[in-house]
Order: sequence, then structure tokens, then C-alpha cells
Amino acid sequence: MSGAFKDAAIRVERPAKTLRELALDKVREAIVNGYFRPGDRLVERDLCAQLGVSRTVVREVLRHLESEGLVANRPNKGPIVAQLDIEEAKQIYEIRGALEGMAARLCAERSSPEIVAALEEALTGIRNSYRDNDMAGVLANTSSFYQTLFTMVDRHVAWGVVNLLTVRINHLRSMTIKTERRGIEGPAQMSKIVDAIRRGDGEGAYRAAMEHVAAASAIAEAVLSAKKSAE
Amino acid sequence: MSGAFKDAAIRVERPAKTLRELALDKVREAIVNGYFRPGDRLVERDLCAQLGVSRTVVREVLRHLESEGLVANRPNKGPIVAQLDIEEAKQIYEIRGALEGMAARLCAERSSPEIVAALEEALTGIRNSYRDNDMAGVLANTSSFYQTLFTMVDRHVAWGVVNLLTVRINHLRSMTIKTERRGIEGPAQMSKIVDAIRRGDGEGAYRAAMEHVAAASAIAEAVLSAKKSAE
DNA sequence: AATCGTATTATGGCGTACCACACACTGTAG
DNA sequence: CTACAGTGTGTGGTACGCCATAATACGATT
Repeated sequence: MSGAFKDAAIRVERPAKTLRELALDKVREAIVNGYFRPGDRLVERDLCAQLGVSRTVVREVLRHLESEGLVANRPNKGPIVAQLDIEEAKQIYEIRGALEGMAARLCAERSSPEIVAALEEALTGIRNSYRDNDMAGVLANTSSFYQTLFTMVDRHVAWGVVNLLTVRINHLRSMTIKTERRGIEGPAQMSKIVDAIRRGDGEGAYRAAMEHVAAASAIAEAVLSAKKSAE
Repeated sequence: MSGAFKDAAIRVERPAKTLRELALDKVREAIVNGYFRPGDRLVERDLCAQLGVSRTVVREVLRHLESEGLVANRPNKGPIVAQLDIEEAKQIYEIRGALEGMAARLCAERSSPEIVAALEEALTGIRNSYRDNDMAGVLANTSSFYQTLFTMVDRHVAWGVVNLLTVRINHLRSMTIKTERRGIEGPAQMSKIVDAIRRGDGEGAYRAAMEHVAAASAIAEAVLSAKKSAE
């Protein structure tokens, strides 16, 4: 074997993302970070102009986002940015709890220094972002923490599900993490997860993960109902 | 108020499914029941002819199925029917276990005669379908059983997730239910779930649901590896 | 004859133009 | 003041064309 080629390490790494994928990312990002607000209409031809692509592409993007739950399609009236009602949000948190709990348990059961180290690295990232008041960083590192939880035990499908659901509550997440004391409690709860994993305590890791999500859910519910009554 | 119109009881019941939705259902069905086999190419222009719709519609349908995981898109080569590898199937079963277990626990915790009755009705449907050797009926009624489990406690989002994942393993399901003795063991396991719910035993319902899925997963794994080695 | 370069084909990616239909709005006539 | 017709906006859907790329077939050169 000629050594250098036995793995694909030198592959040219095609940036050949199709226009459709680029547009998809743009619009999704625009929705999750609030450029388009829930209830806003997404007029195809307007999007064409804003994105600089054709209607064909825009339509495919809208379909895709629809199946992700970020966009709602009203028959004969066109797509709008999906509204998140409180009931749905609670269910999403509940599902995340079940799946993240499952992943945490698996991590604990096959606990290893690598897993613990990777999780602690993400956790440090979160603490640093809080310290620097970098809320976008907090979100990113939190995602990274959970991604580690799932991928360390090769649960890519479950991670995909969690990721899919998470984008739908993204603006909620960005509100919960700004809550008073969350900068201390959040990392503390995650630290409990890591501790349980370190000592191989599956049940403890499961419960700790559930509790963390439950706390986030409670805050989200409070925020959401506060916002609702303010309208 | 003019009385007869105050509720929408006589509403025309929108036949207003768009062409796109019809086409989507057709293609999805064609994939899950094996008309298109894993690995088959899905040539856009051919599908246009077969479905009698335009390329725009076909493309949107393919994108949608891609995000459902039923279709895989190879860059610059076009879409094929997704191949299901054994690892992914196991993960899907695992997730179903976590979510169905969660739903079963919730049903048990707020146990009511309605819930039990609805579940038993679905269970009877399964038994009858087995008796009549109606395998399509078994699948439909099994879905119905789980749908009841989720919707009785208003977990529509979780049901959506399970449903989404289930279509990806549909042909596996149709193989597992044909397995010897499954016609007896399957309903027996589900009956244990209902029993636990009836007596309000959340933990028992959770475990029974997990066990049922685990059994299905084991059979699926056996079937899949047998098929693999046969190739 | 084997190999290498080139033409062809198949197909996806993308854009444009067009029509039909549903809905909201608006101004006008009764 | 209301009913209604006209109008504009926007989606649903179709047809067609162009370009880029991958695979294959074919032909030329050594």
C-alpha cells in the first residue's frame, strides 16, 4: 500500500454545496436566530429576490423546512414561519429528556477517560462563554456537549432527532440561557451528568440529564407564558 | 346565528390535497412496500412520467423524502432509495423503545378506562389480523396501537418522531411480524403493556414497552444479518 | 493491441415564463 | 350601509431550456 493514500485524508474536500443547500442554511439560520419571526409570511418571490436564487430552489427549501417543522404551510395561502405553542415546546423538552437521558446512561455504562475528557472540554467551553457573556457561544457549546454525549456512544440517529427538534425551540433556548442564575445552575447540572458518567453510574447519569432538561423546560414554560400574557 | 352553519359539520372536507402531497404519498408508499428497492435509482424524469406530474413536483417530493431519511442523495449522481444498515436499524428501535416506554408510563400514570379500552381495541385488531393471516392489517393495527398510546396522553410530537422513524424500518417490520411465533409473542407482550397500564403501574408499563421493542429489534437484527450473509 | 483522449449520453441543478386558482381588498352601485 | 364585481397578490402547477458533471462508448495514436 502506498501509505499516504490509504485513508482519504488528502481528499480535495469539495465545497460543492449546491445552491439549494446554501439557501436552505441561510433561511434556516434566518429563522432560528429571529430574522424571520414566528408568523411572518415567507413569500416565495420575495425570498427569490433576497436570496438571489430562482423559485425552484426556494420552493424546495420551503418544503424542506416544512418537514423540519420550522415552516407551516397554509393551503392556498402560503408558508409562514411556524409558531411554537407552549404545549409543543414542553413535548420537545420531554423527548429530549428521554433521549439525552438514554445517551447519558449509555455513556456511563461504557465510561472511559475519552468520553469524560470530551464532555469536560465542552463544559469548559460553556463556562467560558458564560464568563465572556457570549450567548451564541453558550448555545453552540451546549449543542456540542450533547452532540458529544450522543456520538461518543455512536447514537447518530438519536442525535439527529434531537438536533431536528432543537432547532424548533432555538429561540426559546436563547431566552432560557439568559435567565438569571442559569449561568451557574446550567453548568452545575451538566457537571452532575459528567460526574455520574465518570463513576459509571448509569441511573444517576440518566436522572441528571433528565433533571437538566426538566429545569430548562420549566424556565422555557415560564418565559413563554410570560411573553404570551404580555401580548 | 343561522343555526345549521354554526359548526363546520357540513364542511366539504377538503379534497384539497395538493398534487404534491398525493405524489409524496404515492412515492413513499412505493418505497415502504418495496416497489422501489433500497439502492434503486430514482430518476427524476422517469418519475415524472410514472406519476404524471412535472419535474418541479417530483423534485419537491424527493427533497421531502430525503429529509425523512427514505431517500439518499449522492452529490452529482442523484437520489437513490436509502439503504438501511443494521446499525441504524438498531438505533431506531432503541429510540422507539425510549419514546414508547415514556408514553406507556404516562398512560399508566393517568390510567383511565378510555385508555385501556382504546388500547384493547387495537390489540384485538392485531390478533384478528394475525388470525386472518392479514399481514398488512397487522402492521396497520400495530401502528394504531402505538398511536393510541401516544395520542391518549397528547404526545403528538413524540408520535410524529416515532412515525417518521418507523417508515424507515417498515420493510423490516413486515419481516419481523412474519416470524414464527411472533403472532403469539407480539400480542402477548403488548398485552403486558396494557395490563400494567390498567393497574396504573408506570414502571411496569415502561419496562413492558421496552421489552416489546427489544424483542422486535432482536428479530430484526437476526433477519437483517441473515439476509446480508445470503447475498 | 492496449491505452489514452474525446464525443456522446444521461441526468441532476437551476432558471424562466406562463397559466389557473384561491383569497383579500376595494370601490362602486343599489 | 350593504352587496357585489373587479383587481391585485401569491401559491400550485406545468413546460421548456440551459449548463455542469459523470459515465460510457468510440475512435485515434503509439
